[in-house]
Amino acid sequence: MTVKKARLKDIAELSGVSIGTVDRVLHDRGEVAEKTRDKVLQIARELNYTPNLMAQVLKSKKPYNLVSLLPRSTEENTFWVKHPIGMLRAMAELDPFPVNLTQINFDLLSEADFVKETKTVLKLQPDGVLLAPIFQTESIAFCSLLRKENIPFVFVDGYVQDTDFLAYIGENVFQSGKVAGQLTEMITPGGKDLLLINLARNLQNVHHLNNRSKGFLSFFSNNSNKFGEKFSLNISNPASDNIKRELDKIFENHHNIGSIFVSGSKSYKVADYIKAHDIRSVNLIGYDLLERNVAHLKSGTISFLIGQRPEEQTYKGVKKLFDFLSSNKMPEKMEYLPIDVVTSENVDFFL
Amino acid sequence: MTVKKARLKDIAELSGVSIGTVDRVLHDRGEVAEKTRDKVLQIARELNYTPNLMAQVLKSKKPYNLVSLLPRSTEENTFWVKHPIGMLRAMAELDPFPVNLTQINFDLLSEADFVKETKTVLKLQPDGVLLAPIFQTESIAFCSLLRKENIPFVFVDGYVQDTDFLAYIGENVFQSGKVAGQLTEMITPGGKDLLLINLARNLQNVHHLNNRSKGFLSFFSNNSNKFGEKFSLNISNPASDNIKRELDKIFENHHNIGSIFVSGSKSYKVADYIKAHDIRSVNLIGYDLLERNVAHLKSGTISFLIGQRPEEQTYKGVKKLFDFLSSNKMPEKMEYLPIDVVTSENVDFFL
DNA sequence: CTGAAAGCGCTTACAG
DNA sequence: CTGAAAGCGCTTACAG
Repeated sequence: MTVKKARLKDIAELSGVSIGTVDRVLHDRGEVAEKTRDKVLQIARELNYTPNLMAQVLKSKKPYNLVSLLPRSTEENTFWVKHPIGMLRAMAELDPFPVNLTQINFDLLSEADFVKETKTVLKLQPDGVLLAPIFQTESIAFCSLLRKENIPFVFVDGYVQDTDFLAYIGENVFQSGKVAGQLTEMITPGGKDLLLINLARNLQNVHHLNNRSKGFLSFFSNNSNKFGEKFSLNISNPASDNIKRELDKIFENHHNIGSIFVSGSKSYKVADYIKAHDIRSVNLIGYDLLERNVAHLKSGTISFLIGQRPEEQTYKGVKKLFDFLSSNKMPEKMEYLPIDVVTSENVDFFL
Repeated sequence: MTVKKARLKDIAELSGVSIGTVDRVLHDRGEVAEKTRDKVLQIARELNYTPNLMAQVLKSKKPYNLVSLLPRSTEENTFWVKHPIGMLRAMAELDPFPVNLTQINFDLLSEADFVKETKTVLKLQPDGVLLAPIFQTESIAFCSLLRKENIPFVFVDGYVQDTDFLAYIGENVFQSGKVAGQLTEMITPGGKDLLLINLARNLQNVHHLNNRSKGFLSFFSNNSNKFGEKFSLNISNPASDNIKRELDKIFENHHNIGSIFVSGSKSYKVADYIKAHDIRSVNLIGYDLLERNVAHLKSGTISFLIGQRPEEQTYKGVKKLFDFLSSNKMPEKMEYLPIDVVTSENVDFFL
């Protein structure tokens, strides 16, 4: 038994007023006698009234203008290629609705460019913003401007505390590191050494990677007896020859390494080295389904990649902004996406 | 620079006819002079006309009636609890559109009940059907009736070949078994034995489980030298005391088992045994995030669970049916969902 | 073969 | 403080 959806007209008839008045009550546009107001509200509630979105949208001409501010994908860093795809998918689903999306990109390696592009965003007078707060200080400044303009914003990839963001969609970074730790533990023979590599040119990212590393190490705090040495290596210059130099040093001094964990998305660079030197006894665990990582995963040089669903982050980000704008309901603030464990056998379903 | 969306009115003006005529052309409702027709079509193409979904939906009163036919979730088999949730999520998203969903359930262990409920479904005169074709023969019969009535249908959980289904959303069963094989290989010390358990009361399911088992074993066809014996055990009576009897026999005769793979969703039953007998040296790999499986995963008795996203299967199924009905565009026929690798550390994000 | 008009449910500007 | 009317873009039944 289905109850037919109530319309303004139904409420109007039962309250003995016109639909114009009903609408004024429901939208708090004032100018209504208190007594009328109460009656209308009561009947609306009784009929379980919700507006017909179709009619509402058809009527309203003004579209929502969304703007995204994300790093540009480059040859050097292809991690960001997936993000636009998720946004386009969301926009395709929202096609019947009046929404626009303008994509603004910035140089992942330049704070100045980020700041410049935040100004571009503000000039567009957006109704909602989706951003990756790569640069902490600059992001805080930008977010306080957004707040002042009363523009809701959603974080992906990472979040900055104390910025009044509408929502964050992405990885639980610490826990993700812990998953990496667990996988490492599972596939590393006892007694072997573990090597943790932080590989990032951009110091701003270190905060992020640090948390992953902490999560990784935290996994071993209980059963630390199973392994030999656990040591870390920070490489700030990701040029291949530099990596070779650093790893040469490591392998000269350590002959018992069982597994290497690379905390960022550039594990393929370590894999290149491992493969070139035909080091077969070492397991490699890394992050993100970049083409070059996947190639190493398939060839067996990398054992596990952990995925953080970049496409889904932006897809959900756009949807949340739209839902908030059109319904005014607060979404769940922290939406941690599943931490995907990817091997050569299931990787194809994630691409 | 955005081009404004063309309306019937625009086409009408440019063609020098009324919007009624334009509509007749666009909907092939005949009764239009060929010359008029051509002109209208050409201009519609030039303007890149697509109808305004909002207005279309607002106008049309007739809703789509979808019907789902899935097994009832029982205490004995809680796998099916997630499926309704996915459908409700899809319906919530489709709320602004005129769609209804009627959920019909059948007894997973009874062909007769399935047949009975297929009749219920047909009586509802659905515009689209979502079903889990658990019973092969009966499903084929039902599908040919649907086809005769020209009712599109979507499979989840499994599919039956040669039935003209609109789409299948679910696992690639063979490949999923292969993933299980790979994980097993990764965490099992060399030289150890592998035990494969098929645990299913319902013989109809064996086809499904057989494919997983084949996939599992196929993974070892190349590097079969790493392990000792590989042997299988089929248990058709899943009562705990029977499982105990069967496993007692196994463990009496085999003292070198490194890992056990359970091909169905009842790995918790094997885990109960392992835990009760405090067998610490054995890794357990199983399927599906049932509460009781997850408990064993968290306590460490189960190493990996493989997830097949039951909720997403039905979510996407409902969406595909609606999209097909409202746009008439054929969806991708085989949609294999990612094969999730789940451990105690990432399981919470999947629940 | 074609056009004019009503109406889906809502919002808004206007009249009183 | 309230009502009547126009209009968003489309579809449909009717008149000619």
